[in-house]
Parts: sequence; C-alpha cells; structure tokens
Amino acid sequence: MAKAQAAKEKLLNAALSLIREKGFSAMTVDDLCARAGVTKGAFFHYFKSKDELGVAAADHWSAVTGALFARAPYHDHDDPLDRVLAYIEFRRQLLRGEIPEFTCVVGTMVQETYGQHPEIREACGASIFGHAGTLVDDIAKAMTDRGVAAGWTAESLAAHTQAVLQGAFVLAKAKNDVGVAIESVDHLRRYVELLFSAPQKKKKTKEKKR
Amino acid sequence: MAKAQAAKEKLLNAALSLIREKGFSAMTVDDLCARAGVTKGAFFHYFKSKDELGVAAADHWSAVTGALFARAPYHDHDDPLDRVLAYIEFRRQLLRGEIPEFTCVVGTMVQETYGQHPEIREACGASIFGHAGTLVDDIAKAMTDRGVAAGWTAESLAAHTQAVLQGAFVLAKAKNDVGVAIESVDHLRRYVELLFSAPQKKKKTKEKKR
DNA sequence: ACAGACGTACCAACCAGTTGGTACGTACGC
DNA sequence: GCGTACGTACCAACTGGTTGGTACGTCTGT
Repeated sequence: MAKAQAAKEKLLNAALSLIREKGFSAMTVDDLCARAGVTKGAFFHYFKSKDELGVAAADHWSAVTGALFARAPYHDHDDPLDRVLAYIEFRRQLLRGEIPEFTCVVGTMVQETYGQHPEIREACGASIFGHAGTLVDDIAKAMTDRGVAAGWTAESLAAHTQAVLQGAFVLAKAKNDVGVAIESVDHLRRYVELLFSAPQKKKKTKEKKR
Repeated sequence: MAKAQAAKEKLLNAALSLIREKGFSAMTVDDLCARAGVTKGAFFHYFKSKDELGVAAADHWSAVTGALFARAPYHDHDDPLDRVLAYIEFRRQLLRGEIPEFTCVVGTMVQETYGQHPEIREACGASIFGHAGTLVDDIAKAMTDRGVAAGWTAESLAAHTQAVLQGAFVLAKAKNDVGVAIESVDHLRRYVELLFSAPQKKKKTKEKKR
C-alpha cells in the first residue's frame, strides 16, 4: 500500500496546476495524465469521469489551502481585528511570482462550470465560503470589541474579502500584472481599517501598522 | 444591403450570451452557429478562427457596455463624488435576474484565455480597464474637491471598483445567488463613502504640513 | 491465489476548420 | 436596357485530428 493512491495524488496535484493554467474545460484528460505522469487507465481507475475529477480537485484544493491557512502566522495576534488585518496582509504577500502560481483554482473553475456542472459549482462554493467562514469569528469579535454599529454582518464582510481577492485575480489576469491585484488588496485593508476606526468619532485608532 | 452583416451581428450577440453561460472554451462553433441561426460557413466567412471571434466578442462587449454606461443616468449629478456613488448604485441595480444575465463576458473569458490566447486576454484587459478609465476623472476631481490626502491613486480606486464587481460575480456563481454580490457592492459603496468622509485633515486649504 | 493498481489499445462522438458551391447585388461596356 | 464579369454573403457536406470514455491485460503486494 505504500505506493497505493500515488497516482491519484499526482492526478489531483496536476489538476490544480492545469486548471490554473488553462481552466477546467480546456484541460483535457490526456493533458492531465501527461502532467501527472500516469496513463489514462489510472485516471479512470480513480475517477469515473472528468466531472468527478473536477469535484475532487475542488475538495483537494480546499484541503491544501485549508492546511496552509490553518498553520499561517496571522492567527498569533491577540486582538481579533489584528488577526483579520494580518490575514489580509498574508494574502497580500502570497501575490508573488507568475499569475498561475497564486490564483485561485476554485474561483477559476466555478466561472466556467457553474451553469453546466452543478456538482463542481457546489464544491467550489463550499471551498470559497468555507474559507470565508474561517474569518467570521474574528470579525464578529472585533465588531463587539469595538462596538461597531454596523449596517453589515460579519459574514458579509468575510465574503467581501473573498470577492476582492477573486476580483483581484481576474484583474491581474486581464492586465497580466500582479500589481493591480496588490493595490486592490491594499484598498481592502484600508476599508477594514476604516470600518473599525470610523464610527468611534475621531478617536485615535489603534496603532497603525506598516 | 439591409441584410448585410446580419449574420455577423447575430454571431457576436450569440457569443456574448454563450460565453456567459458556458465560458469560451466550452462554447463550440456549432453551438454558436445554432444559437445565431446561421451556418458554419457564415461563421468562417466572418471570422478566421474561433480565437478571432473571441477578440471580436470582447470588442463587441466593450461597445455594447460602453454605450450602456455612456447613456446611464449617473452622469447627471453635479458633484463628482455623487457621480461615483451613483455609478456604484447603478451597478448594484444591474444585479437582477439570472446570473448569466448580469455577469461580465470579458471577466469570464479572461480567466480561461489569459494564458493561452494572448490576443483575447489583451482585448478583455482593454475592455475592463477601458471601462475603469471612465471613472478616473470623477474620482480624481472628488479627491481634489475634498482634499483627500490619499495613499492611493484615482486609477487604483477605479480598478478596485472593477475588482469588487468581478469578484462579486465569481461569488454569485459559486453560491448560485445574487445576494452575496449585492452585499459586496454595498461594501464597496461604504468604502468609497468612508474614504471621502473620514480623515479630512487637509481641507480645501493648501497642503500645510502641520 | 487474488484483489487492487495501474498500463495498452482502442473507439465513437465531437471538434475546428475546409471545400466548393449558390444566391444575389453591383459595375460597366455596349 | 442588357449581358457579363466580378465581389460579397452565406450554405451544406466533409475531413482529419482530438476527446472523453471503455475493455481488457499485466504487474505487485499480501
């Protein structure tokens, strides 16, 4: 069993990179097998169809990114607002290198599959909103801590952070330039700072970082 | 020649709806011809390749949306900041009906084509940033009017509005629900309001470093 | 021996793109 | 006013390569 599942793992990882490079529709099963270094027989041994692989790839992505963010250092701050801001800073620093290295697999995939492969759409949605959910508690705590009288919910702000990131990826692709994505994340950080500093009159906000 | 170009126009319009429904890669030329009610011969009479149609579709989208926004009522306000806020409100009100009816053709297309069809990517980029450009003057005027001492540029805020919108589309698709997109646009409006109301240390006076 | 993990060979459907045409309008010489 | 030469708009049938998927054989660990 040592080597068991080796092909499956290779296929899933190959899927993540290929979907980021060319999207789900344009990625062929042959592409995938070539990239993974396995044959088609192996592919159809583990996945009943290309669609089923799509779902599995979204779930795999959730697992991979879930682990990355779970062990990321932004959780270390004492103040919940600091944790939220540090999360945004962490996302900002992930914007490095070539575009396919930092864009979101499920964000790319859901755009092409939401109307045609409901199961893939659902898996992508679960990935995005599951990740957003990890921010809700900190946002909610920050809201009560600071007595923010909001016309918005913690859930909606958490979702908004993901919207900005997904949109930043789209713009980075459109311009073929990471810079525009970084600037959007900067606007997001500024928004969160303003949200939590504004309603308290002109009180000197907490220490500003960076 | 009343009928002349009729097929081309039908093909371009069919392309816009099909790309929004299934994406560029998954849309076949046969799909396109069936939807447009013309034959393949007509398609290849007007377009040398599917890729060339992709570029033409992006340009067509620019023209269609350009006209829509040019005649939209948000330009009527006297105050530049009001125009920007009314633009955001206008975008918010466009979020109606089924998802493929309000999402962005070029935002969808660029995600799947940016790495494989540089010309399509470029046309999509021109569409998005061309549209963002229509906001820059008003934002810049609002900045000087209100003496906003910004760590950001009018261009970057204009781009950020598009990032939020594109991201809102992605989330709407992922959740299969328009509501989450609307909430993100609300956050965007709140951000712009905060930006122009919160830290007015430097008023209309000349910049005096205190 | 046998069950799961692959590999090899293959197929039917489908795809972008081609070929060779028809229908029709226009320009022009006479 | 009329024939002809030519250009544009479009159509239907076809092609060669590709695609997702299948059938079945072989290897490996236990």
